[in-house]
Amino acid sequence: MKSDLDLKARQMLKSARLYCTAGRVGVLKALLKADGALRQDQIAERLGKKRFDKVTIYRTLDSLVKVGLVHKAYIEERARYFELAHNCSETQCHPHFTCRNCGRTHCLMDMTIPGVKKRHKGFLIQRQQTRLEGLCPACA
Amino acid sequence: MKSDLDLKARQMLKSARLYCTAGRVGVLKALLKADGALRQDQIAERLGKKRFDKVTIYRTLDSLVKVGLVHKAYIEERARYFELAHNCSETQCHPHFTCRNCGRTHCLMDMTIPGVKKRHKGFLIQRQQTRLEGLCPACA
DNA sequence: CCTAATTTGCAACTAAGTTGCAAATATTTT
DNA sequence: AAAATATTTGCAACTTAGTTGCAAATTAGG
Repeated sequence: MKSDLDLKARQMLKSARLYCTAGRVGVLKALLKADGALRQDQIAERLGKKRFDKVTIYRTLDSLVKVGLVHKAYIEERARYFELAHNCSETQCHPHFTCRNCGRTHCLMDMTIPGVKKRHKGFLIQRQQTRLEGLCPACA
Repeated sequence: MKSDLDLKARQMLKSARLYCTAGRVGVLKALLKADGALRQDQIAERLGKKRFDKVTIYRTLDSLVKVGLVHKAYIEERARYFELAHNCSETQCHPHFTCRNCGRTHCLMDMTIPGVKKRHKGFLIQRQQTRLEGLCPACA
């Protein structure tokens, strides 16, 4: 049962020159299916019957981040969130929005953020991430 | 020995209607003196001889955040950083910059970030924070 | 299918932060 | 200024998230 998704994940790994293992394919598929950022435990949960150790999942995420397939999401919570690096340009990721009322966080994939200047007093700025706060549609 | 700083801290607490205790004054003074964001352990260290339990420091920071005197800094590290809410407008905090080479994080107090629009598909946006990545003056 | 390189799982560990509760300290009332 | 009330503090124990070292298992390449 090699789905489209499965093939896609394998291809992504291959072109990143990463060993193509069950764990990595699974993690990548989970992120491809998700419509937002996920924590390690959420990924583990979605892997369901094929259980992987949390260490494996963390290390897999590290590799995926290292080759740029995945990003750490910029969310101020205790645990780390990871998401696919799609909808992200070289210089900017999509913003995350956290509701002040219900506390839920959403990815605003289609919102464009004005880019900052590339230099500031000797700092060379290569990438920016934005976090937003306010009221979500349900709470506004 | 009530310094200027001491008085200032006490005044801030009073106007926020917080009990004015040695711990709170100390934490606030540490943040007033610091030129950037600090972690709990860094604050504890700066309190020196007047030792306070870490629980107290965490709880103090919570109260200060709750009344808006202090903000959590948006830094992607394991520990949380806190900083005074000055140089921050109602809608925006100063950005934090992390160097890809040396890993150090700096507060860019004087950099202005273009503000985003106030509404997006039902989301009411009240506040934004920006994280920057690139090379710092020392590493560029 | 053999070999070398890489990844995995396990168990034990660390770091950061939290909880409940009695004692201590601040503020308000009298 | 003392008593009454409200809030904060310290302690010990605990939780949660993530990390390390290492032997066994898996993958990729000839």
